[in-house]
Amino acid sequence: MEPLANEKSPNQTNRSQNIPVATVTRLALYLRELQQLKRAGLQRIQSGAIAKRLGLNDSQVRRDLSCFGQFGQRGVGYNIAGLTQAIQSIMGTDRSWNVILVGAGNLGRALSGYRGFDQQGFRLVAVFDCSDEIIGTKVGKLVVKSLDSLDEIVSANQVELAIVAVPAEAASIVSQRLESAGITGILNFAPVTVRRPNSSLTVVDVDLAVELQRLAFAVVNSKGS
Amino acid sequence: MEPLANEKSPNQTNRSQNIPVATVTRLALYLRELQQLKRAGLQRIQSGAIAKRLGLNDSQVRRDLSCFGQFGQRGVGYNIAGLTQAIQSIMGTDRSWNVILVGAGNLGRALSGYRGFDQQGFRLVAVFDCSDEIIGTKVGKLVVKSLDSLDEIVSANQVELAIVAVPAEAASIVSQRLESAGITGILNFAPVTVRRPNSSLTVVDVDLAVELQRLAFAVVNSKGS
DNA sequence: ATATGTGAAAAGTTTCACAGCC
DNA sequence: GGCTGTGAAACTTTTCACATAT
Repeated sequence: MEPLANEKSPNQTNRSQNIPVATVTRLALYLRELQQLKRAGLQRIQSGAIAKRLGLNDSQVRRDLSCFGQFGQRGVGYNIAGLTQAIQSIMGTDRSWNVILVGAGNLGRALSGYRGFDQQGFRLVAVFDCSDEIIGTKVGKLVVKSLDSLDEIVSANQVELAIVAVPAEAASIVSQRLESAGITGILNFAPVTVRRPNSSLTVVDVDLAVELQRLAFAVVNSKGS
Repeated sequence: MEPLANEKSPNQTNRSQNIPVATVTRLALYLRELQQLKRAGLQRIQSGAIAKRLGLNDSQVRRDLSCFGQFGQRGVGYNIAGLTQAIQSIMGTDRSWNVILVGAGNLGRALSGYRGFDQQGFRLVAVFDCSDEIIGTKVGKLVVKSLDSLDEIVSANQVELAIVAVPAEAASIVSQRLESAGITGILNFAPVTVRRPNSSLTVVDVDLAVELQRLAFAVVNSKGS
């Protein structure tokens, strides 16, 4: 009366619900390490080894991974391929996503060519800007478009995600337009917190200057100790 | 026998010690909002207003700010100029920092031109790469140098911070060289966790693909609810 | 012997709620 | 009236420690 074959389909419990937010932020890091290990030809890995690579506690790795099922084998470790697949499925990156970029300035252009996005299944399908000098120029293989064509392109390509790399002043209007065009997630590089109360829009903010300041703080405060 | 004028120098207790890490990550955000408010011509602000702008709880803002002294005035709020100065002093950004960039590829070039760094007092003094095709080319006003001149330039300019935008494979060697050249802090954009145990090197990792994956997860998991 | 999965304890963080000051 | 600063409660996250499986 064994209920399930357990190598092939581990009991994938709790899908999505009750995963601590702190765990989610580490999931992508686990994935990155697993992909690297796979490339190196390994098949199994232990929680302690993952922890060491990421500077974490081994118990934390095990608890994180156990949130969405039992993927390890006691006495042995985790199967790299299986765990990779499982995490991708949890994170929603077991499929590809169409992404647009808004803001083809300095930073936007660099982001558009960033290989890491493509490697994780994010496909850039269009680039927008509001400056007449930039519209019509090329960014990689794409021609920069006016925001006028936003709605059309978003629905035609079923785009869900947008990367925003516009000046702080423009971020609020841009996010409003993105939302009404049907975008559901924004990766925001503009140095403002985009708040859209009572909206289903999800925003992840990345402020590069903030990160550098966090570094300065850490350096200043490690000096003494 | 009043000990101190208190508008000018509020009781700045606890400098650095026992500031929660969670608070530190928000400090730079408070600073960004305060600078924006100052530019808008405001002189005072309330915890509730800051909280609203950043999507936080007002009590959290007050507790964060109270970690390093009493800067508010009951019934009134916080003095924007004074609080800005105080946070900058805590974060170590009340002075300017010399920064170098390693990796003048796609992302590195964009980061070198990012205005936000300069605006917060981070001055890019040199750019390095290890590719012969890139060495000698210009990035903004700077000529890309070989890593051979790293030690010399770091000590000549008293550089403490480095921005690393090299491929994952190179990150470990680069950080090793940076450390031995005297760098004490690295802002790492390479998609690996750079671990240097028993070292005083401070590293802040920013993985752009990881951020996009976090967004995908958040979008997938907001759908249902 | 080795490594996972997990209750329970410890540590850290957020929020409440209100005294104290303007 | 308004708003800060902060004890105490509530909640979250991490770590310990060990039963359990190979």
